[in-house]
Amino acid sequence: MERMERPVKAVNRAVNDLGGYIRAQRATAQISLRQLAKRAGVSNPYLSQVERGLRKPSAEILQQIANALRISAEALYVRAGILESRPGGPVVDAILADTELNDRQKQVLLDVYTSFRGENAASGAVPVRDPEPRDEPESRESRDGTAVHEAVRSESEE
Amino acid sequence: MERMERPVKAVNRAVNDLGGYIRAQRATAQISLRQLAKRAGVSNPYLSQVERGLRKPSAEILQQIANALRISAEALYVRAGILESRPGGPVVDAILADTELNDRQKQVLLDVYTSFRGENAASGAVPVRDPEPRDEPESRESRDGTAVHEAVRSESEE
DNA sequence: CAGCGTTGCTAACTATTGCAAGCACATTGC
DNA sequence: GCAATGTGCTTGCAATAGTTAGCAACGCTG
Repeated sequence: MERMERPVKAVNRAVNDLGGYIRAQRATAQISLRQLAKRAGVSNPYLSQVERGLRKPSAEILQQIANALRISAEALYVRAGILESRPGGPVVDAILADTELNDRQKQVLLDVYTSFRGENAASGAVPVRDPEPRDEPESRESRDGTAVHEAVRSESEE
Repeated sequence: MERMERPVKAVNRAVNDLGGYIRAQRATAQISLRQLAKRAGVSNPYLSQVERGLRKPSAEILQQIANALRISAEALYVRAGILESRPGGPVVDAILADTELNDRQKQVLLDVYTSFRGENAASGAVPVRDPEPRDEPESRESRDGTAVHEAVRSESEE
């Protein structure tokens, strides 16, 4: 049933592989393309095209797909090129942008954060992963986090 | 030159008024619709339609407009319904999602962050705002923050 | 085996985005 | 006054997103 795919639109086959990512998440969830399409409220042929990189879905469609897959829409946005991660990382940026903190507090938080990060790098220890509040298996979540970081680096190089 | 606008698509006239926001930002920047369109790399009739809520621009167009206005694309995404703010806030979410921190470190950071926020709330002091790295006047930035929160609530009710 | 259901995909179609050509009006300088 | 230029908008159209109808292949069951 699996057909050989021709090389179509190499751009969509780059590191930032939205379609491949959606397909992988769907496989992990062990649901068919039609089931996902139904849950997401999109047509199954269209989802097929998206997965194969033949179409570029809107943010609205990405949101629907993300919801159906129980993953963050941001993960899809980043791969679709709608969102970029920031060079300082999400935590640094969020702290700097918080209008309810003064400069001193921001600096303290950043220092603590940086020392924690340095602590982990020095020990080489794999941090204990906490279960995410979402109803997702841990394996899927950690893959998501890792993939986001990889996508960030490849985009910075562009 | 200002013509009376008919009530068009009341949905686009809601709290989440993307077009009105773009027009306001443009007015603040004191540039004409054509100048902004040129800077953004979009057609001026289309920008006109976007401002009047007649069209729903893609994320790509929003990004171009944001860049031309020297504002964050996220600000436009939120108003376009592409992004939502999170209930825990960006800092809490970023910390929880950081795969390079272990549970203990996350908890410590969250405790510090929470105590800082409580500290400010108890004293009622207006935290000293650090100048945003962007070239935006403070008045505009605070207005943006307020509007984001309002937009979130209206979307939750849907 | 035949029948049925599921699967992912093709092709034609509809809906919408975004653009080009052009309009009416306002402003500026001679 | 006039011509030149600037302004925001209208209209028609091309391109693309997204859907519908249907196909071929596969797996399961009696």
